[in-house]
Amino acid sequence: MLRFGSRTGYDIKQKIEISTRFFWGASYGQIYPELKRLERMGLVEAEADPRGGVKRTAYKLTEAGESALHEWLADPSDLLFEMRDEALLKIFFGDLLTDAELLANVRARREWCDQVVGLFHQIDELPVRGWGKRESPTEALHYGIELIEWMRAWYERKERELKARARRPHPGGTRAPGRR
Amino acid sequence: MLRFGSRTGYDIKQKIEISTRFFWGASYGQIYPELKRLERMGLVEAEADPRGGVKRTAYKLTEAGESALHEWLADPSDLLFEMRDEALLKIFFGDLLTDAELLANVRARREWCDQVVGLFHQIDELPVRGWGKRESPTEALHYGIELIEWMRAWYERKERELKARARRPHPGGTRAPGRR
DNA sequence: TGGCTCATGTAAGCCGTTACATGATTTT
DNA sequence: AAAATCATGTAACGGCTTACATGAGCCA
Repeated sequence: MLRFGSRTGYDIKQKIEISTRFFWGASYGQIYPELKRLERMGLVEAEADPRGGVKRTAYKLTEAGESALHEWLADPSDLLFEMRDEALLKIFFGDLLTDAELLANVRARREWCDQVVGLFHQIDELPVRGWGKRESPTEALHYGIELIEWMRAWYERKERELKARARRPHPGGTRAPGRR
Repeated sequence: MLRFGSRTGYDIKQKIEISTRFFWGASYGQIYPELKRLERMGLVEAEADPRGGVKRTAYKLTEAGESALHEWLADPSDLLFEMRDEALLKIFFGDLLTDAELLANVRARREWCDQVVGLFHQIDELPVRGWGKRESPTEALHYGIELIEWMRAWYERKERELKARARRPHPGGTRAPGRR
């Protein structure tokens, strides 16, 4: 983020919130200590940059920081991928629910998708996002939009199936609540 | 997992590995202490169930455990969704890479998708997965297959774009490594 | 006999969040 | 005058992984 024009810890956080947050988040409790750690490692330089009476610290990458960043970026091995999806987990155990209960979960996730897609489109239309002419952040954003739209479609189809089943119920279609 | 027929901590772990692992994993270091905690809370019952000379503990849900499970499953509020995707993160910062470096990341993720889809299909074809006639685990699996196939298609398209750009390079298409 | 699977567990540590604390500057 | 934003930081805690330790039973 420093390389993309951020200067302070606060600034980094704001940028994350409108960009990588969806697939790589960070909190102040992580950012500020990490900046100090990077400084100790000689990868960033801190400069006092008071704003009026408020002390403020502006950071920038050192030569060593640039190299370390590039080395990491250019390494295609062991690209971490992690996911925790509670809606999917509840679908996995869906046989223990009635159709109505399952539908509530499916609908909730579909509505969440609507909100997220809306948010992403808003971000996409922000006149200035702070990366200048760079293309790659926009591509990542579009990946996000398309992914959530895919998810939304999946959940919407599921919603329709469950509603259809509710209108013409069949044996075993609705189960008793979680008792054996 | 206990409700779906698992009995021991070990068994739970095996089931997770062929099912929820992709969107909700767990390690032994989490499972065994958690089983003890649930026992203290009265949500599961432990029974000594030695296998030959090996001591083994079989667990099952109590009435209170059944209720707690159902209560959690039927609650559609605050469905957690989290993701960490390092490939996407590197694409986000892709403007700092040459096309060749970026391509290596894209290809690596696409190949990872191939492997995961392959694994999921193998799981899908396992004669017995241990849930009897339950439908919901299979649906979650198919969600996973379709999601990864979507991802794969996205990365493949990106791969083709980068290769095409390499064959007829244009100004600005390839940048110098991470120096300002 | 050796290797794999079944089986249980703990300790150390990492990564990260939440909540709290503080206060100036800018906007309404 | 109040509210929002800019700005920095810490402490406590939660959740989870990795590595380690142990050992019996089963199969080739």
